[in-house]
Amino acid sequence: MRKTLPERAEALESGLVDIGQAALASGVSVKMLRHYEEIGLLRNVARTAANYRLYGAQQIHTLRFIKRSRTLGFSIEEIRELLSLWEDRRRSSASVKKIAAHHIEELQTKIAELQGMVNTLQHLTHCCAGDGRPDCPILDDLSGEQA
Amino acid sequence: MRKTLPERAEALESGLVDIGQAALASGVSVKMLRHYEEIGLLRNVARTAANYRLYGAQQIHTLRFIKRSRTLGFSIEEIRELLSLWEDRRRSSASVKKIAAHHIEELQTKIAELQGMVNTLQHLTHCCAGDGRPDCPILDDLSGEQA
DNA sequence: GCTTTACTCTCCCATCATGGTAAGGTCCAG
DNA sequence: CTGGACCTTACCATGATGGGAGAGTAAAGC
Repeated sequence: MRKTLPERAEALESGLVDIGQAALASGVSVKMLRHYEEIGLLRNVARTAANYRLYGAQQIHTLRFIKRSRTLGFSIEEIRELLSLWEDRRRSSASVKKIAAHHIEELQTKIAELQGMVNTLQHLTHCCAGDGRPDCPILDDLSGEQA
Repeated sequence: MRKTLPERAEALESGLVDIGQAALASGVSVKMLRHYEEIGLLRNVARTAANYRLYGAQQIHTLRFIKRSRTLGFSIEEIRELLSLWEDRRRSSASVKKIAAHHIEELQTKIAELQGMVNTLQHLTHCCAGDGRPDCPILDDLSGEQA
């Protein structure tokens, strides 16, 4: 156990936490923390003398923003735009809304595509006896036979 | 123009076509034709003396099966199973139906996930003025502020 | 016959977001 | 001082697909 209370308290006092604590606090994995830094999504990550990463409160906040955005399905590039708008006090809400609206459209397109697959498959499975015999409308459809 | 009619007719007589023709006939790209062969999804691809691939009518049929399966969202591994069932005259339709039913479940899970994102985003964009002002409920949500 | 064009071959790299592993360094409790 | 939990970088893998380079081949037109 390395998580001694005094040590953690000291870290909190200085306002900086290591990558493991940042992962816990943000819900982003350690692996992804390094990745986001590498691709420039999270900048100005401090280092200890031993080259350990150190994260401040604002960076944890940014990481939660990223995490929440990923949960809503935004791509990294979209998040990059959202972050720069978030940091820009002179932004217009219209520009944010535009990104969100576009994302909604993409999601709905994807949903329609998947739903089309489901509809076809449900029809086919409905027609399939699902017993021990080999006759199968599903395979007939896949093989292009007009059953 | 290389597609001379006599030449194509000759190819059809021999029952073998080159990779470009196979791609056209199956709807699978040339790139994917090579890939499917490499991963063992399509076997016994013949070659000319000059090492060109040659596809027979049965292989084109198999490729259409694969194409159709991909269109319905089956993974390569699922298609591998479907193909072996297709080729097995002693199969039970139940085993095919099982694969399809499982796939439907996965699709529906994915749809529910995406629909959840859409619902949240639609609520947020509905609350967002989308004008020139910086105030934005979308960013407020992403940054974890309880607006 | 030679040139041009269209096709084919293999091999390697990129996507997207994420995880795994290996080999080594650091920090702290016991 | 040792053990173990943690950190570092570097590389590889996923799944299905596409892109491109460099070289060879087939056929049409001159």
